[in-house]
Amino acid sequence: MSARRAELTRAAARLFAEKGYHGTSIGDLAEALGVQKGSLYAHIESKADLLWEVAREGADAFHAALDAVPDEGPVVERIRAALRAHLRVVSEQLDVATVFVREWRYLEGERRDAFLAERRRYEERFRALFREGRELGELRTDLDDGTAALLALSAANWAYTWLRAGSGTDELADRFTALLLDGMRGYASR
Amino acid sequence: MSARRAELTRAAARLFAEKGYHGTSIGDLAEALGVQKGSLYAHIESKADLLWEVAREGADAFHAALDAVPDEGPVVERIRAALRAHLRVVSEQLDVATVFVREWRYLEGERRDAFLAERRRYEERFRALFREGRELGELRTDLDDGTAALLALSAANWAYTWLRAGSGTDELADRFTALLLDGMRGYASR
DNA sequence: CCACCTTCCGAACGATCGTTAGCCTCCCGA
DNA sequence: TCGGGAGGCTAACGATCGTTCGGAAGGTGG
Repeated sequence: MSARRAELTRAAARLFAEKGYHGTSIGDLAEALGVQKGSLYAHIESKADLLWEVAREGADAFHAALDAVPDEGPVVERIRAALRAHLRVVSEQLDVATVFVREWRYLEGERRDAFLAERRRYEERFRALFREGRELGELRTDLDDGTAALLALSAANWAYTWLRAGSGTDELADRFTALLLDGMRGYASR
Repeated sequence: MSARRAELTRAAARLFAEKGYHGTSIGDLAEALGVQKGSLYAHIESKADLLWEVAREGADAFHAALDAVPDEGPVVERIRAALRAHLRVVSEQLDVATVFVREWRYLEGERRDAFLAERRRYEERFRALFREGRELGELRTDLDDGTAALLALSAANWAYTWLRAGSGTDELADRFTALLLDGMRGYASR
């Protein structure tokens, strides 16, 4: 892929995140590259191609981040690492993450199906951590692991709305992890 | 407001939630009412009016739900009630809630500003619960209440993506509350 | 030096967009 | 009984949409 084409994809990620897919015109993208709108078709076949590419880039980034989480060792540490990994992708590739979380639904046809499968797989990998934690007794044995994973994933998926780069992302992930593990109830009332 | 106008607002909420604001045309709305698109302008002045109305309806619903939460009594119970209230709005008015959470950002000008103020006020009311809980010692005194509120609000705000009506919404809210309060860690490893 | 490939331009395409206009019909209250 | 508002129609508006096309510049490899 040429350098120019990569520039176009980056501009698409930024504008789709900022104004939404349907709120971004081919003219907007051309203007971002300082070019006439017809010229973009030297690089793409359609606007939908760009959405597909950015969405896939997001899926790759999140899966790659999870790949770096060890699949052995204390589950509690792996959950912490998974949350760190997810939030790091959000903070370092905010535009791509935003498209991955919010704009993917404007994909159509088999691309939409393929994306949804990847997204479900990602969430399943997350969910597996909590299930394993319960089964191994590292999390409470009466844990509703589906609800637990949903809570953690909600925090992760919502992060694109407030997380900004450079503000102690790892520490924030650790604060979430600590809350999820130990709760907020006072010692006195336990 | 006439019955027909209310129908239009309902159709707008449904279509904006389903296809997005920019993905919904005036023609789509007219078709939903079984009418020519020009006829809609007997009821509205512009498409943006409909987005504004649905967004405001959402803000009203969420604030009204929080109003029913008592402002005295055990903080833990009030947090449970607030989560129940929020999820109940999501499950009973999913379309409106979706616009409130996701589509509001296509508002423009002072309407956008006014909405954002309402949204921040809502989140502040939520946040206050956790702060009070810490101050009164009902939650742990070393609690990072900002992060705690963020975690709870993330779960609440993300709910529109998966919550569907009629499946024990209150019980789900209670499971979230229990997890947030007591955490997931095993008794053995505590 | 020539052939080719990439990249862009300028102009135009048909389609669709949100909105306006003039006119008609029906119903309800005075 | 009559006036008027509510609600709908058809037709059209200018704007903007995504996309196509023929051609031209510029650099690169043979």
